[in-house]
Amino acid sequence: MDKPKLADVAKRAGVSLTTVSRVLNNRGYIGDKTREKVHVAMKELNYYPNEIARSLFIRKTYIVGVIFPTTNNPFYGQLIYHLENFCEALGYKVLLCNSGGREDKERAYLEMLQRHQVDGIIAGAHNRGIDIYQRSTMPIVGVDRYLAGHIPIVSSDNYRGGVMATEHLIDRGCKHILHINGQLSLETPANLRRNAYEETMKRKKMPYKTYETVDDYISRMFDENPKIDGVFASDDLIAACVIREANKRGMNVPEDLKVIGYDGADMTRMLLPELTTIKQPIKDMAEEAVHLLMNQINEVEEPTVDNITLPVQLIQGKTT
Amino acid sequence: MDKPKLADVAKRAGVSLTTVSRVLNNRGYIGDKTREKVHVAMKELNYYPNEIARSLFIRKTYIVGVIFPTTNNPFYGQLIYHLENFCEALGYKVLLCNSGGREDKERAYLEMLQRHQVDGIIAGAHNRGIDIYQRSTMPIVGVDRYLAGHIPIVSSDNYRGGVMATEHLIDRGCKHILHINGQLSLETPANLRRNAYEETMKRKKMPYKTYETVDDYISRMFDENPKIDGVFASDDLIAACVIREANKRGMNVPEDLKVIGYDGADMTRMLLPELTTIKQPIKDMAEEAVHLLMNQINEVEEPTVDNITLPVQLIQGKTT
DNA sequence: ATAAATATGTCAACCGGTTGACATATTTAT
DNA sequence: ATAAATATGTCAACCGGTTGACATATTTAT
Repeated sequence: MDKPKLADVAKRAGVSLTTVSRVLNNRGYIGDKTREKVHVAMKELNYYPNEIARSLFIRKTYIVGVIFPTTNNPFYGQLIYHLENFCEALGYKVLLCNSGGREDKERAYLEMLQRHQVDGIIAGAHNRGIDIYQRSTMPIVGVDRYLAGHIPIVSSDNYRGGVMATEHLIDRGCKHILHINGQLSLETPANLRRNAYEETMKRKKMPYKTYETVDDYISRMFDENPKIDGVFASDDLIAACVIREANKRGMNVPEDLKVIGYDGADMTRMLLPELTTIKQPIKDMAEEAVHLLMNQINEVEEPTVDNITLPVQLIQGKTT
Repeated sequence: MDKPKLADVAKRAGVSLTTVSRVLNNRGYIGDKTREKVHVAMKELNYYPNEIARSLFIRKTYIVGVIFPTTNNPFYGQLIYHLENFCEALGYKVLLCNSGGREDKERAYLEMLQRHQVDGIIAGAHNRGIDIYQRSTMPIVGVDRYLAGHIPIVSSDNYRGGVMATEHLIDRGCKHILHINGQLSLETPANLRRNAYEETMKRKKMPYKTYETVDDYISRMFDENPKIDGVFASDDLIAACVIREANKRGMNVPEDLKVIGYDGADMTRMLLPELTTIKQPIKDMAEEAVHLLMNQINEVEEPTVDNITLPVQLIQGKTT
C-alpha cells in the first residue's frame, strides 16, 4: 500500500534499477522494448518518481520562492500570476509566500526558503533591515524593492510615471493637486513617484503636499485642503477610496475633483475602467524578473547588477 | 564555498553528528553548554538544515499544492491569500499552481505535485475528466468544484445565494431578469446559482433566460432582450461589464437596469463598493478547506465525505 | 553508596533516487 | 571477419539528513 518506488518498477519490468533510471532520465543506451516494458510497469504501478530524492542528489529543486505582501491585491495578484506562469514555462515551481507586510513573516519565509533549498527568490516585500538579503549568496531578484546592494531590481519607470500623472492633472486644469503615497520608510522605487510629483510641482511653481497612507489620511486630506481639485494617488485602490470619499462629500469627479491612480492592473481596469491611471507593464516586469533570476541561477555572465526599468503608460479614463 | 552541512556544524562545534541532530530536533538529552556550542556553530557557518534531506527521510514535505485558475482575480486572489495564511500558520508551505483553466496544465500540475511528494492538494480548477483525481489516494480538498466522489468539497451556499439574488431583483421591481453564468460544463456548485435563479423565476411565473459567458454574450443579451431591467451576474467581474455596457447603451443603473453580482471579494468591494452583490465567506471557506485537508493528512477519523457549505450574505449597494 | 537519570559518542542502516566504473552479450557497420 | 556501437546488468558510493542500538562517563536522587 506504500507508494511504489523505483525498485518496484524495476522488479515488475524485470530489469535493473539502473535501467529504470536510464529510462527516466534518458541517458545511456536503452532498447525500445525495454523502454516500453518500463513505461508499462510505471503506468501499472501508478508510479511517480520521487522528486525529493532526485533533488537531494542533483542539488537542485527547480523551485523558486516568491515573496510579496499578498495575492489579495490587483497588482500583486497579477504580478504573481505572471511570475508563476513564466517560471512554469521554464520548468520551475513556485513556493508562495504572503508576507502581509510583516517583517517577522518575511524573515521566517526567507529562512524557510533557504532550508527548502529553493534555487532562487523573487521578492517585493521588503521591510527595511532584513539582513538575510545582505548575507545571502543565493540568486535573488527584487521587484520594485531595494533589497540589498547586490540584488538586481526590476521596476517600471516610476519617476516618469509620476511626472506624467502630475503633468496630466496640470494639463487638465487642476490648481491644487495633492499626492498620496505609501510609507516613505519602505525604500521602494515607488517613492520616485512622490519625488516626481514634488519636483514637477516645484518646477511649475505650484503648491504641493504629500499624504502618507496612515490612519484617516483621506478625510484629513479633504479637511485640510478645501481648495483641492486634483489628486494623484500612488495606487488605484487609493484612488478608488478618494473618489468614494469625494462623492460622499458631494464633489463630482471629474468636474470638481480630478483623480489619477497608478498601476492599471487587469482587474482594476475591469472593475473600474473609468479611472485614469498610469499603467505599469506588469507582465513584462514579471518576465524580466524571471529572466534575471534565471541568469543568476544559470550563472550567465553579468557580474554587474543590471537593474531594469520598464516604461509606463497613461490610460485616459473619465476621472480626469 | 559550498553550503555548510550538518557535518560541518558538528566539526566546528566539536561534537558528533548525532548531537547536532539532537539539538536540531530537540530529542534525547543535551547539555546546555553543548546546545549553545552547536547554536553558535550554526550561526557562524550560516547553516540552514536541508529540508529536502529531512523530507526524504521522514517522508513528509509539509507542502500543500494549491491549484486554481489564476491569482489574477479578486476571488481567487483572496482565497489563495487566505489558504496560504492558514497553511503557514500550521507549518505548511504552498506550491502555487495557476492552471489558467486549461486541462493540460492542471493535469501537468497534478503530476508535478505528486512527484514533489506534497502532503495534500487544495484545488478549485477542475476541467471535467481529470482521472488523476479519481485514482489519487492523496489528501485532496475541492473548493467549489466536484473533483471526484471521494473528495470533500468546501463551498458557500450557492443555491441560497442564487435565490437571494433573484428575489432581491424581483423585490426591487424588476420584470425581465436575466442571468449570466459560467460554462455549465464545469460541473461546479456554482451552477446551483443558475438553478436557483431558474427555479425562483419559475415559481414566480416570470420569464427567464440564462446566458453563458461565451463570445459577445453581453451585447447579445442586450440585443435579444430589449425589455431587460434586471441582471443577476454570477460574478462581480461580469456584473461590472454589464454595467459598463448598459452605460454605453445609454441605460442608467439602477434606474433603467438593476444589476447584482456575486462573490463580494475584498478588492471588488474596494474598487466597486456601489455594486450590490452576494458575498461569499471567502476567508471561512479557506479556513474550512485547510481544516478538512489537515484532517485527511493527519488521518483524523472521518471516513465520511463531509462537504461543507457556508452561508452567503447580500450586500446592498447602489446598483439595485 | 548505589541506582537512576543525564549527557554525549560511535556505528550502521535508511529515505529514494543518480551516477560512474566495469562487465558482458548482441547488433551493426566496414 | 572484426571493430565499434548498442543494450543491459551488477556494484558501490553518494546527496544530507534521521534514527535506533549500544556504550560510557558524569550527575543527581534516595
